[in-house]
This record gives sequence, C-alpha cells and structure tokens, in this order.
Amino acid sequence: MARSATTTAAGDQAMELAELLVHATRRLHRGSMEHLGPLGLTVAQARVLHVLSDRGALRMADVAALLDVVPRTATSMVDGLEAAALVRRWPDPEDRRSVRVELTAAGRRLLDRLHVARRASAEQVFGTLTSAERRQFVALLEQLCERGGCSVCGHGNGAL
Amino acid sequence: MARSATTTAAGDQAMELAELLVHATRRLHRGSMEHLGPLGLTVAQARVLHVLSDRGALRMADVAALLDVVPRTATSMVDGLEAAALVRRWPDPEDRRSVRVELTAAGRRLLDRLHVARRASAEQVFGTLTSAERRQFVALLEQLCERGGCSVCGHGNGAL
DNA sequence: TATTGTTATACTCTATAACTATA
DNA sequence: TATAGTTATAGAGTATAACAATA
Repeated sequence: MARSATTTAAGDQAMELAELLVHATRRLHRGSMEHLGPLGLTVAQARVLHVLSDRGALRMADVAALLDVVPRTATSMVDGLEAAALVRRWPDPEDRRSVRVELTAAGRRLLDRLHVARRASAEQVFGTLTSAERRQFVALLEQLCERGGCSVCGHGNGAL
Repeated sequence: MARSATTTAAGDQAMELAELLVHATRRLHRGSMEHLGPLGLTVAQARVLHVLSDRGALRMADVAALLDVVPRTATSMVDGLEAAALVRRWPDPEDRRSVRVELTAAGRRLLDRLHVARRASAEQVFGTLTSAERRQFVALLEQLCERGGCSVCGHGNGAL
C-alpha cells in the first residue's frame, strides 16, 4: 500500500514535470520565433547556424546527430540556409558520399545578431531565475540527459 | 567590467538552459507520440482529453486558454477528437455564441489507457530523477511560470 | 461594436520510404 | 552490402485573417 502510494506520487510528479516542461518550452519557442523572424531565420535554422559556429564545417550526418534529427530533417534545415546563402555545401574530399556544410561570409556576419536574438529569447524565459536557480536547473537537466541516455546533450560534449 | 562579465555569464547560462530544455522536450514529445499512437491519439489531442477529464465540460475558449493556443488551434484539436467520437460538442445554453466540449462515454473509457501512456512517457524522461530532484525541478519550473508571467501554468491553477 | 468559434489558408518542424552515388 | 544524402511525400502542430452568429 505504501509502496503503491509512493509509486503513484512519483508518477504524478513526473507527469506534472512533463506538463510544466511543455509550457515552458512553448514559451521559449514562441519567443525564439519572434526574435529570429526579423533575421529571416526559423528556430531550426538558428540551431544549425549555432552548431556550425561552434564547430566549423560539419558533415550532414554530424548536423543531424548534433541536432537529434533524422538525416532528412537536416537536409531541410540546411536547404533554407543554403538558399539564403548563409551556408555552403561542398563535397567531402575524404569520402565522396558525404557532404560538408560550413558558414559563408554572410552567415558569419549574421552570428552576432543571432547570438543577441538567442540570448534575448532565453532571458525572456529564464531571466527571472537567480544565478543559483539557473545552476540548479542546468544540473537537473544534465542529470536527465546523462541518466536518461540522451545521445545528444549528455556528457557535456555534443550539446547544441 | 565585473558587471559585464556577470551579465555575460548569466546570459550564457540562460542559453545553455534553453538548449537543454529543447532537447529534453524533444525526447518527451517523441516518447509521448510512441505511447499515444497505439491509442489513436496525437499529443495535442491527449492534452485536450486531459483538461476535459480534469475539468469536465469546457467552452472552446477555455480549452484554448488552458492549452495556451489560439482559438483556431483548439478547433483543430477538438475536430479530430470529435471525429473519433471521443468528445462531443454542444451549444452553450447560457451564451449561444459559445460551444461546449465534453468527453463522450468512449472518451471516458479511454482515460485509463491515456493516463498510463502519459505516465509512461513522463517516467521515461524523468524516471531517473530522485524524488528530491523532481521536487526541485517542479519548483524551478513553477518559478519560471510565476515570475515569467505564464498565464497558463502559473499559480498552480490552470496547469494542463 | 465586441466576442465566439469557425472556414480558409499557410508555415514550421519532423518523419518514413524509395532512390542515387559511393564505399 | 552498407552508408550518406537526397527526392518525394505526409502528418503534426500552430498561426493569421476573414467571416458568421450572437451578444
């Protein structure tokens, strides 16, 4: 009985967490759209630019892995950026099946404004938390990834 | 200088939070789809069923407000459920502009399985956290909503 | 005039499946 | 055969704008 009650409470807490997480993320996404729209970028495209600015030229497969999407989705994301001349595709000299992606000069010129937009969106949602609360929050989310086996943001390596 | 450095660090922390939040939510959403698919439900539809089971019959405007979507989106969500005969629309007797939505018998019969699916998805992501960590997490997300002025999940009233 | 919900439409994000080129 | 990336297609989720019915 006590066991069952405990399990139930824990499950309900997980569901409450899920609900709160969804709402917070919805607010973050909407704010991001507002801030990125004037730059002509979608949220997904901004994520691509961010990994490219962090890591330089990447293969499409790397983009997909870092962003936790299937290869087809990475293609869509990069297509828009290439059409806007913000990134460039070129064949991988070491493996001609692969395609490398890198920022163009125009893409690099956009990075400052991208950073401002990304930060503004983040501050809009997290700005009210104290520094200690943010650290706590980051630690908890990292626990989720590490223990939950998140292949992307776990272990402080491949985070977008 | 110190002020600037502090601001920068706080902003970077907010951006890191945003990134981690996105990844966690992506995992949660994918897990939810997997668990809800066999029930013939989308994640959005499950959210509607959940508020209806929590609160009984609601006007469309209430559904939209509780789920933090525009009225048109609430219409889409309810359309699918009505087509599946899980909810029923009927005119509000007090205001004939309004439409009330409520669960049908079939909708109520689905609630147990819905609850299991929702819980399984939540546990998949949050199950590795200790009880204390979950409480901490919930408290932080509630801070976000309250201080950030979230009209939906703030103040422990209208949370989905 | 203001409000409720709808029809019409479109955009973002993501996915599966089949195919091509290369390894 | 296996892998990388694409074309083709589809579906989920959400939004704006114009409109009808009602208040």
